[in-house]
Amino acid sequence: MDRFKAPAVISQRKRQKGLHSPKLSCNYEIKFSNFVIFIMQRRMGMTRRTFLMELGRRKGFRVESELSDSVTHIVAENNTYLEVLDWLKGQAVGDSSRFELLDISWFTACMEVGRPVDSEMKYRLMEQCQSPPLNTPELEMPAFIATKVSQYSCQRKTTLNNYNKKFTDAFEVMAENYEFKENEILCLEFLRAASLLKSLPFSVTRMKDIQGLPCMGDQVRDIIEEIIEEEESSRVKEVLNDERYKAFKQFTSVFGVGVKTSEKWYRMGLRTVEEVKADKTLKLSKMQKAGFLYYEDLVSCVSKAEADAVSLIVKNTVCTFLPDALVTITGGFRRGKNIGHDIDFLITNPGPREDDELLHKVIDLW
DNA sequence: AGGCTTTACG
DNA sequence: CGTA
DNA sequence: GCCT
Repeated sequence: MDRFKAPAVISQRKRQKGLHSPKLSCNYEIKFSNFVIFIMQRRMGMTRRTFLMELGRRKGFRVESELSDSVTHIVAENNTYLEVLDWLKGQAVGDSSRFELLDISWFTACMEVGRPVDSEMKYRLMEQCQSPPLNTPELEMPAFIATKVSQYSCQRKTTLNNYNKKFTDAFEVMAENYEFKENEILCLEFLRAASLLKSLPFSVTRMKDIQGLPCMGDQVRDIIEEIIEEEESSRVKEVLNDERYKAFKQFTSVFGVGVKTSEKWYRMGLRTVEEVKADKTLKLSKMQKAGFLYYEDLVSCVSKAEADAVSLIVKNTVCTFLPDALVTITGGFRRGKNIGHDIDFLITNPGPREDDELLHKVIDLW
């Protein structure tokens, strides 16, 4: 029942703020005519590129949409020197050495001060700095450069498939155990390792595969090594057999029960959900009562078909209050997943009118 | 040596 | 405090 | 504990 997340009701008026389109982008005065900038779209995306080009032009820079002969400066983001060269080979340009190859940080620095900053070394894309080790020619995993993986989850792609489940399951157990112990730092550490491995487009089979990746500390590497060799980790096994972990795992699986409540129950000597249910002296919150009442429903997964069915119901319900409202599935199902543990909706109401009571009204109707 | 997300709701 |  |  609580699996329907509606992040926000956003009015169309709000959304359109800042979206006024620059129709006459060529009408800006060019102040710096000795710079002709081209922004590479690779790994940047069209929306961001369009925004940056517009920004540059507004600040008096000559920014070309095409890689013409007049271009003097090429700006790239998240591309190594070699990758840019490689990309240039595929373009219809003769001598690519005539370009200044610069990182996006140069461009943004220029935007900040409103004039070209010297193409200092720190902005220039160079062979030495970014190229992968040349002495060990890697035949496997073509086009995957570990040093380019961001340490931040939000800067990585979300892949539909997890090629490293046996590792990520292990790390999630470790993270959970630290969460139960209220050690947020180590919890975070293992969650980061799990998240990073989930983002990889291949299965890790050798220690070499994680060379150079962020978030791969000693503890994490030890566990990966053990799993590669033994198919399981002794440390993880220990946790899975730990009495406290097992009890907390059960308790927190009830909606409305977190670490604090689990701690309380554990100290009281309780160890299983059944024991909690049997104890009639316990005062349960509204949420927890619902958690027990709908336990099986809440632990089971949602299929895509169910998500679509629910979507129709939500649409119909919302439309009885706001006929013009748009209801869109977002989250995992929008990304193409076939299974999930909740269903995310984005509800937008066109026009100036907002309806912050909408969700309450929709829920009350059920 | 500091940061590790932040905010709202019930 | 728990959920999202 | 890892990253900057």
